[in-house]
Formats: sequence, C-alpha cells, structure tokens
Amino acid sequence: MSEFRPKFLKPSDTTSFLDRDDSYSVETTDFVYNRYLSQSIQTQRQRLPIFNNRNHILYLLEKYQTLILIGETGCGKSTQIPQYMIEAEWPGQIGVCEPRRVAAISLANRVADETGTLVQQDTVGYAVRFDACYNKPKIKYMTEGILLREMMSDPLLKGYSAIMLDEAHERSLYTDILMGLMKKILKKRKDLRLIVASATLDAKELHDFFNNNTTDDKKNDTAVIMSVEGRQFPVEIFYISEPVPCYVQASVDSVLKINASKATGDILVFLTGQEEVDRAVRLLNEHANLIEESRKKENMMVLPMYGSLPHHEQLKVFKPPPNGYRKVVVATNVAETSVTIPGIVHVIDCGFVKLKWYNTETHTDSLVVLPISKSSAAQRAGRAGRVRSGNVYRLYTEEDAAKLADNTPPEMVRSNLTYAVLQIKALGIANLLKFSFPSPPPIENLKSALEILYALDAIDIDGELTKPIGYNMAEFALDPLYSKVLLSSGEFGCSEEILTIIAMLQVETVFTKPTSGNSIIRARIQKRLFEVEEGDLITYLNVFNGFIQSEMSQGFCHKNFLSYKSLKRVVEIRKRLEKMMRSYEIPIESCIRSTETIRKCLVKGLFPNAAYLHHSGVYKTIRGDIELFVHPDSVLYTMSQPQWILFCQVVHTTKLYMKDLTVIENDWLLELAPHFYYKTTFRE
DNA sequence: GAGCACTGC
Repeated sequence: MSEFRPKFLKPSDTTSFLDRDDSYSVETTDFVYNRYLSQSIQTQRQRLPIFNNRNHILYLLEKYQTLILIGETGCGKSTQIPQYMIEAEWPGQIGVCEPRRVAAISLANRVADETGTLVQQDTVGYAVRFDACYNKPKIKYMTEGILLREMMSDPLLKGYSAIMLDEAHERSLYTDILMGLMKKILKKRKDLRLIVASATLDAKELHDFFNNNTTDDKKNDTAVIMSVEGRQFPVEIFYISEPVPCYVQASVDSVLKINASKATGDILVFLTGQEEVDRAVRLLNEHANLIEESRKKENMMVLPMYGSLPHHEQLKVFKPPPNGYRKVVVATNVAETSVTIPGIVHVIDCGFVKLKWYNTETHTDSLVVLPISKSSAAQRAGRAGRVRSGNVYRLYTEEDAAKLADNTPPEMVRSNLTYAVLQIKALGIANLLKFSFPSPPPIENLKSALEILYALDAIDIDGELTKPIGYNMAEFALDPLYSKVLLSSGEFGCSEEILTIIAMLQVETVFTKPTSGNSIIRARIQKRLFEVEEGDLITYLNVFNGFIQSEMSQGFCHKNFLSYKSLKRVVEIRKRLEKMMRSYEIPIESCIRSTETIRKCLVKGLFPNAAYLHHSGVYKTIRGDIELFVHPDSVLYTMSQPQWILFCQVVHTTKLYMKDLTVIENDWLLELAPHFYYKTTFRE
C-alpha cells in the first residue's frame, strides 16, 4: 500500500494538557469516565475550557441578539452556558435544542447534578417525544422537534428569554427550519437571545444569516462570533501519497501496519456502510487469528459498529479490551456524531460517507456514497485526540483533501420536503419563497413537495393550508401521506386497524434478525406465521394483534423473533395517535377483519406511491414509469406477484427497492384518487 | 437477497 506522509494539525491548545479531563463527555452514551470524581462539582466546572470565557459570553449576550459559538465537543458549552445565565439571574426560561433524544436527557441529568437539583423540577428539565416536563424549568433541554411544535402554539416563543441551538453544524432539517423561524422571531422580539453552537467552520455564513445590521457600521451588528478552545489533544494527520484503489482493503492494511508498529492505543476506522464494515472486520479477524498464533505482535480485538447492530453487540465497543489486546473498532458514521468510543488514539478515515439524497425525477430517496466535507474530516480526526495526542490516517491524498467541500450539504437541500413544507406552512409562512432558508433547497424539491401536498388536499390551489385537514395533518409528527391515511380512516370505519398500521410503520422494524445458527431459519419460519398475501402492512397488523393478545408478553416476542422493545414503542405511539384522533372527533372503530376496507383507506393517502406489474415482469411507478423492485424483506418477495401495489418507501441502493407493500386493485386508485390518476394514465 | 445517521407536544 501507499506510504503515509505526515502532516501536522495545529494543536488547539498546547499549554494545558494536564488540566484536561473527560468528565463532561456527555454526548449520548452513559459511559463517562470521570477522572475527577472525588473533586467537588464546582472545581470540575471550573476546569472546563469554557470557564475562562464565562464573563465574556455573558457580556456578549447582553450586547448582541445572536451569539454564534464555535466550540469543539466537550468544551462544556451545552452544560455551562445555561448555568452561567441563571447564575447571572437571567430572567425567563432558557431552551436548549439537541438533535437527539439521548443528548437532551443526559444533558439535563448532568446539569441537574451540577446545580444540586433534581431533574424535571424547577431548575432543570427536559422534553422529548413521549417524555415531557410539565412544569416550567429555568433550563429546558429538548429535541429540536419539540421547540418546533411549541412554536405552533406560541409563535413568538414568549415563554423563553433565550434559545440555544446545539450541534447546529449537523444541520438537520429541524435545525434549518428553526434557524429560519428564529431569524423572524428575533426581529420582533428584541429581548430574545439566540445562541447557535456549532463545532465547525460555517460561522461566517451563519453570522451573515442572523446579522440584521443594514448599515456598514459594524457597531450595529446584531450577531457576533465567538470561539471557545476545545479540550482536544493534538492530532497528527497523515495522508497517502497516491490514491488507493479500494479503501476497505487500504483501511485493513493500515490497521495492520499500526498494529505492527510500536504505536500503542486503540484504533477507530471510518467506512461508509454495514457491508464494508463487516468485510473489513472479517479480513481483520483472519489476520488477528494469525497474530494470536504467532504471538509476536499485539493481539487485536476487532469490533464492528453500526446503527442496525443489535444493542448488546454495540455495547462491546465501550468496554476496554482485555489485557494484551488492542481494540480495533470498524464503524460507520455513527461514530462521528451519535456515539463516542472511549480510548481511541488512531483514526483511519476512508474519506467517504453514505448520504440520503432525494431524487425529484424518481421521487425517491437514494443512498449515495460521497466524499466527506472538510468539517466532517476534522470531526473524524478529533476522535483521535480525546484521551491523549493521537494520529489520523487519511486514505486520500493531501491534494484531494484540499478539494473537499467545507461542509456537508444540509439535509434541507437533499431531502423530500413534504413534511418540512407542511410544518413551515402551519407556522404561518404563506409564501415559501419568502421564507428565509439558511440554505435554500432546490426549487424542484419544493415544487414536488407542494404538488404532493396539493394532491393530499393539505393545501389549496393558492398554497394555503386547508381547514381542517391541512391544519390537522400538520399537527401529526408523521409523513403527510400517513397523516392523510389516519385522518381518512374514520370515514372508512377502520381507524383501529389504521392506527396500528401507521404506528407500526414508525419503528425501524419489529422483526429481529439472528445473525448465526439455525435460528436464522427458525426466525424465518416464525415470520411466515404472520404473513398474508395482502402484503406487509396487513402482516404488521397481525403481528401487533398477536402481541396484544399475548398480553404484551416478552415470551411471545422471544418465541416469534420479535423485538419487545420496538413493539412496546409501537403501543406508545399508537396511544398518542389515538388521543389526537379522538381530539378531532374521529370515530375509533374496527372494520372487523375486512382487509379490503383497510387497503382502500391506505390508498386514500398512499396513492402517489402506486406501482403496477409491467408485462416484462418488473414493477413500474404509475406516475413516471420508473422501474422498481420488491425489497427482499417484503412478504411479497417470496409470493406470487400481484398486479397493483402501494409502497411506503423506496430505497435506491443497488436497485430501486420498494418496502412495506400493500396489494390493491387498480379501480381503487380511480375511485379514491381521481384527481391524481386519470384513466389515460393507465397504459395497459 | 439487502441494511448512513437522526427525529416528531
């Protein structure tokens, strides 16, 4: 393989190595190593890098409306700034928005500890879906979606005196909607403060976005940027001199090379997907066995890490390796944002990431492998400098590194926008083109979203939200296609069944997949017991009803290879949806096993996702004649192929695969969605 | 025969 050429990375701070600690690594995991456990909480707080900036931050918040705060993860910004503000007797409520539930909950718990109070009491609380605080704590940690919901009933956020958008560099769909709305609110509420906390370089653009100063005089700026030094150790960067033909093989070679050298410390490898991770782990394990036999080099404990890995498998990466072993974790992007793996000293970065990308021509989401951005590369490198100075080995050349984009495109410019547009409309933005997007999405994506919302009768011809259907749809935290099905279920008399089906579609999957042994076959046989020829959605209904009939027993789940945790979550979601349906006075009733009624009701919302069996033996979408394939996870994969089907999603990997299918009749499309399908649309 | 990562009063 190619040689690595060393390249430096300027240590963010070289003066205070001895002062660093890891006690505030709150992001997501509960595995927090606290070197200063015996010290008082106040001493610990003062050790944080951000402590030196305390007064300056408070001063800037007095003077400016928006503070753009650049700080590496672990500098203490999410836990400390709200505390500084209440210590300075800041009036009103301070809201902190996190992209992930676990982050909101663990931050609230952490800060409750630090303030010597109980979480969900007067001082600190959190609100996430299904788990809200009902009082009004001074500091409230929440997921981004929660604040968006609150804006619907309180458009000026009168309850808050300050909002902090944490991890803003991740630029989720919600972050962008919230930033656009906050800009509007800040103009109307001069007393409100916004803190945008980001780990990366996009500060200048965000500053320009929020700065309401119309004069040339900087003194009138309403936004200001500030950087806080992180708690990073220096990380040395190595590039390859020649591009590699295969980064999976190259990453394996690099691991072996580090392992054969004198360097100590655990290794983290970034690849793009599960298949690559499994392949690299397999290759490394073959070598690991050889090493163990020869007893010459350090032994390796090789572990995979990706989102769909069973929970107990994921936990392994947080444990220290046995004596005489070096831990090698091969991970997808989970290790860049959601999960912090302790003990990492060497990072190997393949330079690519798998991203979801919405295609307006096919109306489908594709997963595409793309080069990472500079900020993403920096984030990955930073994973090597958390315990001591480390190294990052980049499997691309320095020239290619210089060509990378500064930031990953925000979700807003690469997503299906139906849900986002509906939310923005519900927040009183009539003209989308006048909405101030931090990164405006492609006009095609907006158009496509508006078309679907119009076909669903959520907006009228002028683009105004319809009453009551459009407003009601916006209140559901669901894909508009699904909320339409739910709201229609009353007139079909099958709301009991539809509630179950929609709730089941909100979890990843309820079927567990054993990875080895004869349980793979046993799981398949058990799944067959629930399968019906009407498709996946009716099959899900059977699974849920079986679970309820078993009185939600864990034994039932175990026997049938079902996830108890997921099914319990479905029960929760179903309850929540049912409550909303009752508030709209939609009758909750059952159609007593008439799957035809249920399937007709599904057509009422899912009609844009209809496909027919072409005489060539493949499916095609009705709007657009795009070739589609049945996903191997679908119950229809092994059954005879019906003529007409509805799908809930399409994933574009090696082919266009339809998932979550329902068998329908073509007459139903004409009967229930005549505005969308004319007879002439039907070619054969 | 296939699976980036999140989230929603």
